[in-house]
Amino acid sequence: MGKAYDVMAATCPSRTVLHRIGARWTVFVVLALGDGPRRFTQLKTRIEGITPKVLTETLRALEADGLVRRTSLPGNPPGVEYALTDLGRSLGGPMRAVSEWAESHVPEILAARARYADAEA
Amino acid sequence: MGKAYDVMAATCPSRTVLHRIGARWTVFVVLALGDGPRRFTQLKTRIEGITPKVLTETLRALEADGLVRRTSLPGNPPGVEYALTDLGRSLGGPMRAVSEWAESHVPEILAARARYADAEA
DNA sequence: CAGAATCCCCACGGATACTG
DNA sequence: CAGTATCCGTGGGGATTCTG
Repeated sequence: MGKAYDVMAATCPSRTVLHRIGARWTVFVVLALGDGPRRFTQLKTRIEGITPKVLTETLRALEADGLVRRTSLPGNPPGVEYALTDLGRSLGGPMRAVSEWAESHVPEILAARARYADAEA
Repeated sequence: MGKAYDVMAATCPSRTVLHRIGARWTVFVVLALGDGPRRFTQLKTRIEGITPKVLTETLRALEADGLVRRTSLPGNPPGVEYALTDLGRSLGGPMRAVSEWAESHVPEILAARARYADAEA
């Protein structure tokens, strides 16, 4: 028996999942929450370059998909805490693998790009 | 000593690498080439829903980054073969992990989306 | 602190048709 | 077979400002 879902199939729902995972900032948020719950501002500080709007949107999307849980902390000033759900935590492995691959192959890729640019110049 | 590259840093080159990896069709091409060299049309057939233009662009980008090697096969009709380089092959693991995660968590995510849609309706 | 509200834009990708 | 050539839209993402 074949697997239930196949990303190669045009209409497979797994494609919508892949699309969410592939969204520009998803990987950063999942990684940043990997060490435990974080507040909005902590995330914003940790993930350099992200704007509040985009961070909010990414968080909402991950919450909708059941990867992140949002908790309002009572008190003043108001606090909100974001944490990975079990499902979200299970994505941590693959996400770390991808980001570590990116970090550890920068030189080769920059070199390849330079070579390619030269070759067509 | 810290690591040389850090995706959390705004200007780190690893971000451009991550960006390329995250491009919509990269994962499909890398996976489709995982079992060995393939021709253009084979890829187009395997990856359902991809258009020739987008496939070409994706292939070119991966070639520029040194992940894919393009070989013209002499003869008529003309043939072209695409294959992963060693670098590209090393990305296969992470890519497979991500796609398998997507395929194996479809039900949970669809359920979460339904719950979320309900909750705000 | 944790966003909401606006405005904006272009590059990513899609559809279709054509060709060496 | 393996692409080009056009045209086009759209929504993801950015900058900025404001607020409970």
